[in-house]
Amino acid sequence: MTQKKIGRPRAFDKNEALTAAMKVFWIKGYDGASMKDLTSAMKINSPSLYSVFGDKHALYLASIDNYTKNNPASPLVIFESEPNIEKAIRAFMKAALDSATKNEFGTLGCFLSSSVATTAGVVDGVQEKLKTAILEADARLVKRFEFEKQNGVLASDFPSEERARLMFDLRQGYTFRARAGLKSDSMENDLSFRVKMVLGE
Amino acid sequence: MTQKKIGRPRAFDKNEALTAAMKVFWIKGYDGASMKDLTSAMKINSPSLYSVFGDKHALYLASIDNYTKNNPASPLVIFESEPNIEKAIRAFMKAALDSATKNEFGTLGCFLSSSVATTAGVVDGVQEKLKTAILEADARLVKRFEFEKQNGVLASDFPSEERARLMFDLRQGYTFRARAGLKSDSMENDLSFRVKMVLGE
DNA sequence: TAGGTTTTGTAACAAATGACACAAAAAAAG
DNA sequence: CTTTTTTTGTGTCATTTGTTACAAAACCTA
Repeated sequence: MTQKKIGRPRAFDKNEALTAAMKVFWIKGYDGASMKDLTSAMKINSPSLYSVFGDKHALYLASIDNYTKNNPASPLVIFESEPNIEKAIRAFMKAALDSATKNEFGTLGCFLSSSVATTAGVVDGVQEKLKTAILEADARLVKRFEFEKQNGVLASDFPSEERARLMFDLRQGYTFRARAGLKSDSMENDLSFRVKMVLGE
Repeated sequence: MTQKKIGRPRAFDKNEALTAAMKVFWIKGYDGASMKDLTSAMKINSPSLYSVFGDKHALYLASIDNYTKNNPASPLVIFESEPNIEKAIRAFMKAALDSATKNEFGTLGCFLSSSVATTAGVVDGVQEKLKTAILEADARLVKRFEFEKQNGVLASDFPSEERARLMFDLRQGYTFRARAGLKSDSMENDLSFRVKMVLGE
């Protein structure tokens, strides 16, 4: 499948470099991330960056796509992989909280809402990507709720869309608090009653 | 009270200039806002900016303070000025939504969570200001809830702190959606059931 | 009026920015 | 081997960045 290409082989992994770039953007923001920051984190020189990703702007958009599409540890994926709906909701919130407060490399909060959001009205293409990311998250939550309604787990009058947006929006609160460096104690404490809230109990 | 000072009088209003600077930071972010952006929006030259505000960094911190302390249209102030608790909660959410989606100058979302948050781990002093802003918002919401409990309007077992954080966090959802340029229709629709949710009904 | 004080606008500064030209290097193909 | 193709690293480019000297201007005091 991976056909051998002629010419000098690339000395770095494209996905690794892209993830490294995303972390820099996450921590410093688009304008705060200099080319030197990016190339040193990606462990490549700028000509390699330009030949593979285009320019700084294209690299930024690719980082956003990489975050939304290729993240197996995203709260959304965890939510979808847990069969029990109540546990799934809690797992979503817990994953959102954990990933926001992890701070292994300075990546506090959420890449999209804590960093990319700033550039929404300024950097070309960002606002559209944010829109679709949010609406797709809403849709995937709704889809699961509708599934549970069909199976009789949730009541037939369960307001899927309102509750999906609720879940998503609650995550933004966690994200902002984490970015501000607040301890996760109170957020951890709120988990249980928020899960019940989403379920309408 | 306003004593006449010797020397050439200042040709601009400090607060107006500060508000203009804040809008630039709000729209473009700290690193995205150049000195040229700032001085042209503030309608002053850079030497005036430096003599009055210090430097770009100090101006940024002053902008944050100005936003948190001198904003009579903030959802928090509106919440506190409405006597009826249910109307107050709704007014808070409505004000948060309106201010986030107004977009008169490109100032979508909320200055703190849509713009300042990006710089939390990078620009000195920002994270501390965010922490205190969040905790103070929580505290002011809690204070009101406790007041209503003493008056018998809210039940004595009303969980003020959880609901305060809930209100605040719901706002972050609105903020993020608005920054992404989403229409306010669905958010407007969610208002009513979210108010009931905060009240525990 | 003359002296003192503060602000203003012009201009300039060094440093950092994003981007790229170019030749050497490393592989496959003939 | 030679040729062809692609990537790598060094070095450099024109702009833009944040910041500041400096002298003229505008006010108060005496």
